[in-house]
Amino acid sequence: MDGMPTAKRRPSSAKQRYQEAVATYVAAGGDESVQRVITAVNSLTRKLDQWYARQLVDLDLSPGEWAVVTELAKAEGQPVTPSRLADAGNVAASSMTHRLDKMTERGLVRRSPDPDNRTRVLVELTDEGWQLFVAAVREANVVESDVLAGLTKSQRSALADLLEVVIADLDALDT
Amino acid sequence: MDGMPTAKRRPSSAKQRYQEAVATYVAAGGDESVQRVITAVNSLTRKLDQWYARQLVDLDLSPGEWAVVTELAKAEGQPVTPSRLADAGNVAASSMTHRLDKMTERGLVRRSPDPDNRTRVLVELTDEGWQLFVAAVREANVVESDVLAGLTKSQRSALADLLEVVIADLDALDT
DNA sequence: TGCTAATATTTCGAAATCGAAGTCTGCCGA
DNA sequence: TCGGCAGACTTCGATTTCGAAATATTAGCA
Repeated sequence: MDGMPTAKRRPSSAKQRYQEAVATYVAAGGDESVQRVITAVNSLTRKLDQWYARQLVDLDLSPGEWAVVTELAKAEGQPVTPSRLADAGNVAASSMTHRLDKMTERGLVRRSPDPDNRTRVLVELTDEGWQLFVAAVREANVVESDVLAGLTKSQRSALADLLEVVIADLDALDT
Repeated sequence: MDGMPTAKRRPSSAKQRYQEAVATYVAAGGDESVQRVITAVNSLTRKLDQWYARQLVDLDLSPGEWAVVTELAKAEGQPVTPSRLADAGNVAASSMTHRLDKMTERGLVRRSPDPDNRTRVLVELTDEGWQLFVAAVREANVVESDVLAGLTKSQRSALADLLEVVIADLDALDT
């Protein structure tokens, strides 16, 4: 370092910021092979979230509302309970009540009592909700493709394979 | 499919839910090699966020406050402006003002006017803030190591390498 | 059956967040 | 130098979220 004053570095690029982050975590006691992966995943997610947010304003949807739509879409038409939606969206049950109120008003989802269990409520996507989902996925896919443009097909495949190994272990850790 | 009624599947495992999610996005018009990666990253992040939230309650810290602490830690003692913190945390500048008020009260950060530019404010971590950061990283690293336990050292390295390629391209897409 | 504990949702008040002004300072061209 | 414009932060009112309490129903058990 010599007597040189610490350079006023401009941490402009994402890659640079990422590397500094890893170095910081490692210096604080984190394991390097762990921090490289975790930090990279977090960086990527943050950027993706920014882009999703931009696209969602076009659809006049909040990220939370989008989470509800995707969860219902994944259920393939099978109705889902509010508590499951709250869980999937990492959000308090009471917040979900409010969200569903608004989304119902707007005609994106439909609430109905569960005939088999009167403590439960079933939520499902309306036709309008489905249309919105399909349109949004198509748009998002454009951005997401750009994000992965730097990888060849086989690299994407390798990346997905590795991530899938991690995901397969995820449940076991919840205890 | 045969006339068999759709099985009432219990999408219990994370891997199963992941696969259904990918299938749903592909059916809606997404590209498969893209959706495998993006969905996996999102799944992983959601789980990580859940665990972080749990650890943070022990420290009596909100996820947002933690984001401030990490950003200041990454700056290695160099003060950072509130607007940069807001940007890094994907949050409105006005929200950051409120957060910093609280964190200052609590003694985690320190605000001071920038001597070179009186429109700016400089924020830095106090000693207490640093201690909290180091302690939290050590704890988080335990969980994160568990998450990646299913990968060998070289697999982790390969995973990190691939993610770094993606990150390197991130800035170019911001236009 | 009757009683208690557990579960699912909603209601309610407090706290966090947002976006739109508002205030102050620095920058730049006339 | 002056005037206006742009940038940084804060203030303010409205919206969203949270956690705890309230309500209603089911499940388990004596």
